[in-house]
Amino acid sequence: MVTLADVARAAGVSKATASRALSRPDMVAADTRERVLAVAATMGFEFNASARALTTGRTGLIGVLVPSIANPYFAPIVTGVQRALSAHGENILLAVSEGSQSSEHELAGKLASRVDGLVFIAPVSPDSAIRSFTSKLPVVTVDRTVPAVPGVLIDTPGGVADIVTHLAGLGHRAIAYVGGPDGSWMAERRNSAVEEAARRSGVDLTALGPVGPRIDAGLAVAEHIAAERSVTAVVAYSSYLLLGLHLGLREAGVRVPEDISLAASDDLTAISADRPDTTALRVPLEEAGIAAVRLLQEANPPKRARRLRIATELIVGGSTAHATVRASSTTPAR
Amino acid sequence: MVTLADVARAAGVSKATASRALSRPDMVAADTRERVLAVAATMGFEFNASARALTTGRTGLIGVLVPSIANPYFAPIVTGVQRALSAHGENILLAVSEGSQSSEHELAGKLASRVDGLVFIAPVSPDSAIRSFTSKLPVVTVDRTVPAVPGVLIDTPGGVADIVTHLAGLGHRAIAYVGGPDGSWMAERRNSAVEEAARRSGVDLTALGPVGPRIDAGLAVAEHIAAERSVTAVVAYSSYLLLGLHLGLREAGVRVPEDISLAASDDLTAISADRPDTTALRVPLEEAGIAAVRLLQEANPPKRARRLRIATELIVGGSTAHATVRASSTTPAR
DNA sequence: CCGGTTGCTGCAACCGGTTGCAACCACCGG
DNA sequence: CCGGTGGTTGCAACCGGTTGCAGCAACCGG
Repeated sequence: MVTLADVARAAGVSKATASRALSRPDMVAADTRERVLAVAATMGFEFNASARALTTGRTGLIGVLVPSIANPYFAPIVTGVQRALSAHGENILLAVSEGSQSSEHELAGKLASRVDGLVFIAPVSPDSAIRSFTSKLPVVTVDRTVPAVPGVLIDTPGGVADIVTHLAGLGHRAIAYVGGPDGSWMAERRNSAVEEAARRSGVDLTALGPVGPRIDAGLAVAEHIAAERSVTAVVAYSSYLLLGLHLGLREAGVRVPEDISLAASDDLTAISADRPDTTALRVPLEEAGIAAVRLLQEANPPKRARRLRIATELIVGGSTAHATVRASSTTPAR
Repeated sequence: MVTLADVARAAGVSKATASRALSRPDMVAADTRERVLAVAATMGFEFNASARALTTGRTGLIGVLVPSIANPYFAPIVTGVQRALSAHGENILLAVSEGSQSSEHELAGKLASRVDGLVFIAPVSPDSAIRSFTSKLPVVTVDRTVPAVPGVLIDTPGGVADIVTHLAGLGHRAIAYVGGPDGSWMAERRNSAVEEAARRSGVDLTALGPVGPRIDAGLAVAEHIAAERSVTAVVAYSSYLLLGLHLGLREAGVRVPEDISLAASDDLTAISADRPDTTALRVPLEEAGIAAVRLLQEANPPKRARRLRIATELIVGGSTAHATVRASSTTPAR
């Protein structure tokens, strides 16, 4: 392992000059700089990150705390963070909480001592726990608001309200919302947004679930919906759920969109599907990750906590159509 | 920020003793140790990771290099790595290469200087590039074999061969394999495994694709297959693809499994689906991640490169059945 | 010709831990 | 009573960089 001292010696300068030639090029004479750089290159010198971090106090690492990484909603956010960071030569220190409050707090504590900033994605910890880190280092939340902490909000509540409004506009008067299980902050916001929008549009809302974000859950719920003859439109809170509903309704002989309109309050491209031609949201998850990094940088030095709202966009596809009286139950296709 | 020196002073011992009390408890008298620990706890002392790394040379970080994290195949592997590491109090330094050779190499280089080990997941770099890191630190590959480098192999080639054999056993004589696009090491192995198994079982193989792991790709291919009357079974290389095929065949009025048997050479639980009741593989991705960590630890100090083979398991579901002559084309359901 | 800038470089301290070595103190057996 | 032994502790060097400050030479205007 070649150190700065080695380079300095080989270049005939002091450690200090070598350091400056590499880190503060403008503080050193041009010819000296050239010489040091050349020597460093031929010797294959690389900075020792630990040593550097020790003196500067900056590690070049950002901690990312996420409930799960095998989740088509969170993964793109992390990707966005990574992309924004790599532009600055920084890296992600990843921790997965598995949705547990205690491990979230514990992991955050461990990370806090070795990173320059912390990104909490959809944290489940109480406000106080999250705020407790802000005195140690810059913190930003994603998909959650904590007083006095900067945060990125992905406006899925607004998006799901758009969907309800869209369906109401197509004449649907009884729609079902299949909601998610997580007692998370964001899930609650979405639920109330749906209720609010339904009330405002004067449509009848049947809340189903909660169920997991699983295809099989969709299959199960589909049977239920097929039997519930008054409902003419269904909104699923997640992509996988939607796929299950899609398959399940089809198996039950219910046609989409002729008999029932189907929409997802989620981004289908996250599950690699541009064209099951379904009405859904465009949710710029990667941009949310990028925005989180931007807020983090702004928060250093600390200033007033900023909020960034990421808007979703309603993509109307062929799975929603004008409401009709549902045809009498056909024979299941299978 | 409270340092070791602070603790030592408050406890009335030297830095050395304080250090030992915390890191090498057996080297210090019981009562001294108690005192130091108590003081450290009340003062809220935490080790400075950088300082520690500087002297010990170990950072407690493992670099994980992955083509993409928003991918139901890779994500669980990373989760496995994380789980195995957290048992040892280590963390993941994550880097996403986006499948590019150059950025893979570059990222690996950056990571190499700050981690204790490197996990290459499905690397696309040439053997030599990967091996070049082994002199600097322990390296392990997943889903790829590089001479003299320890690796974890997930035996999806064996699994897809099992599927072909299974179909042959059901009397299928003409099956289609819809293969993936990536010119990756593992994709090639799978392709040849399919061909080999088909030849051995004496079935006629139609290779379709390559297509992306996307639902819409499945929809497109489904039309093609619906028209190809001789084929009685289809194997999809990825879960999303399978879902697309499933939806697409159904839309084309082809019944599964009465008209066509359908199977995935992938793990459907990775996409949150236990029960589209489809014949597929159980692929223990998380275990692969855990195994990677084990190999990494074994590789320190360096010894003979070990290989771990992770077996897949064929899960026969209701989507495959005995081959029949396909019914004449029914009217598409939609 | 002189004092004052300006620009570049080196000395040495410092970041916060770890660890080899020596000092010290019982306490032991001879 | 003495040298030896084992268990504890402290001193100080060290890991590999960064940086405040001082030294030094060249160059400036007066």
